[in-house]
Amino acid sequence: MDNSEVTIHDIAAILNIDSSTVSRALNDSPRVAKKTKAKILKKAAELGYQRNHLASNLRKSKTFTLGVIVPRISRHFFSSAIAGIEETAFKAGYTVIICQSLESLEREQSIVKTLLANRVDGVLISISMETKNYNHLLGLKQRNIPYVFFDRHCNIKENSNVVIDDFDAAFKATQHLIDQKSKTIAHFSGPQNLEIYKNRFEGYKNALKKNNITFKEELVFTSSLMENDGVENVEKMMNLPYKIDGLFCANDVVAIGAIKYLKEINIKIPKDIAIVGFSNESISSVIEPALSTINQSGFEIGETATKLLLDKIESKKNQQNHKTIIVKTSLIERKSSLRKA
Amino acid sequence: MDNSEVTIHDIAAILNIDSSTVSRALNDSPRVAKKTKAKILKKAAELGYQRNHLASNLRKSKTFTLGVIVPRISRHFFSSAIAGIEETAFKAGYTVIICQSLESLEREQSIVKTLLANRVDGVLISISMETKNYNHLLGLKQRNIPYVFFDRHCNIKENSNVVIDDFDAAFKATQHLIDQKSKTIAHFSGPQNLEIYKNRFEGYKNALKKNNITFKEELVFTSSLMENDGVENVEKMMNLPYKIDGLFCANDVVAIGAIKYLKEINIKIPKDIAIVGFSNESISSVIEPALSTINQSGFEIGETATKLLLDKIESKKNQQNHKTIIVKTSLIERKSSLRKA
DNA sequence: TATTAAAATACAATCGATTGTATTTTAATA
DNA sequence: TATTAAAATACAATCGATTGTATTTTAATA
Repeated sequence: MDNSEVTIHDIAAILNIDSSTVSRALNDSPRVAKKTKAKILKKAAELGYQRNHLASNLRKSKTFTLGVIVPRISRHFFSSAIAGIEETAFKAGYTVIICQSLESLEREQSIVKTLLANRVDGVLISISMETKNYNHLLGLKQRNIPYVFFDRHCNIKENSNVVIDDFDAAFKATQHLIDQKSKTIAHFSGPQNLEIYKNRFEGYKNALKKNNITFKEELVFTSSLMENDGVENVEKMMNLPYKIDGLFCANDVVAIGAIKYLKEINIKIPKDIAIVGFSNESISSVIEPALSTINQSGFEIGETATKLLLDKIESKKNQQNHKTIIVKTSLIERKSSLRKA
Repeated sequence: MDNSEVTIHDIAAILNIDSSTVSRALNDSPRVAKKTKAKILKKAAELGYQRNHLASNLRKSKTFTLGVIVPRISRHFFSSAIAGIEETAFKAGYTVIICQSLESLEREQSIVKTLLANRVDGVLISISMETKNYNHLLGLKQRNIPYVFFDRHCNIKENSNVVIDDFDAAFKATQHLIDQKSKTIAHFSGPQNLEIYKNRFEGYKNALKKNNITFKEELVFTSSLMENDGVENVEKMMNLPYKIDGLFCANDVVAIGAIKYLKEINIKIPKDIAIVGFSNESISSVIEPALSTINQSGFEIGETATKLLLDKIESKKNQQNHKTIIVKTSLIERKSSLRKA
């Protein structure tokens, strides 16, 4: 079996036609007569021609590659987002380079450099918990490489973002706790350099306000939101001179840690403390009691962010079209917060 | 700011040297004098030169792209494997195209075609539950594109695989149940076209045999191993005229389904039935009682499979070097199976 | 039928790096 | 110093597709 691939030159030679015409025909250019086009397409199919993307991309000086930076692939939310990104990119003829920052700013910086060296056509990024300045992203701006934030965005103006309405979701979660007769509601928050955690915090505060519940600074515990932080937060929380009967957590993982520890020290959920998490990780439906949480579709966010990025790449003219798209969320009510019936 | 990239020709022009010499210097060829090499490297660094991979790859007629086919990205095991694959590939200068078969043979077939069209240099594959024939992989063989199976391999001779010792792991799991005083042990198995499930089944049978426990066909329930299958299997199982006191599941998901249902119908775990799962998904440590399971490092498997594939790609000479690498597993003993103390 | 415009096709350069071969330079030897 | 071999460098073609410009063919009009 001959290993050499079919090129436009092979087709051109067989049909006694110039390769430029073959190229134009395969790209459906109006400059080629319909008859010729048909002849070329038929022969191409017959020979099993497949465009060599390397050559094509070299000529067009595009790589058709997107860079993706996420904190951690194995988080359910991010793996779903990646599924959405991959699928959308692939359909549009793009390949994706996936990188994990592992929540480290240093790694994130070096990843950006590598992506630049790989001349990606665009970047999708969900920033790490450590990321407090954005100088490492200036390289992208200078080289005019479009990028879109998804989920964990940042507060630079004139950026494109695909996010959920964290404020609204947190408001809904807190309101739900209040509806379930919680009077004193604590909040486990994340790093305040991340907009998402700030907004969730604000949503929580606002829901309290709307319901005439006094906000108390002492009821807010900020951490990296790992499982163990849940345990530590609960320890501190139980030492406060309040009878806490509601808890809104900025993610599911910290909520799981809290639930496990609360059960150990014999606090009843939701009777004593009703709990709502955030993200709908798969563990949330397994823990007992099942964790009420905010459902955010990683797939949809990844898909939307990729479409937005491809838009920016393919219409480089109006580079100024910054846009923020908000993907809907919903509250999933499970046993951890349902007191009625 | 000038957007045009630095090429070897720019360096060549500045130094009044031919571009071929620059190319050889940058590739550390012995044909270039040390002094010249130093001069070129210095200037390249100064100008911020970065090789254009498209051009380089076109000339070498390699894409430096690997195709990866997994059943589902969002499964914890596979997202870990992908993390290992990405990292290893990236270090070696390769990009990865990730595709999900979603357990469908049809999708798997079409993915293989697309990967061929993208001229990947190699393929990593973990086959779908539906995959019973391997004709779609012949295209790879014909075009001499190396591929490596990982985790879910198949029984074609002369393939390269990176797998765990399913037989041994299943044996350990079953032996553990026996050690915990289980006398009548059921098994929830997966599609028998997949070697991994066959081998887990065999390991189970063998452990029974070694312990002089009669194997009973009726105690084996084969399904797609989804959560709901766990429920259905348990229903059937409870109707049998045996007092089942042990259960070995071929994956964690089906085990979780079983546990949830058993709790509903008031069977005590592990007192009445001790349970061991397989894969150590993150949900396993969250369910109550926590699920004993076999730990298999997705990351390590992905990493090993990628190294093996890169070996094959880079030494195309001896294409016949088929190899099977076995990655170690361990039994994690949790509450779902521990009866003593 | 001759002329002209429009449509179709061919020519040739190009994207940036690589590599076999030819030529020049340097070092070694007579 | 002249000769020769070895080392270093230059030349030129190539990977496969794209694209601006030039040329040829076809169709439309006088």
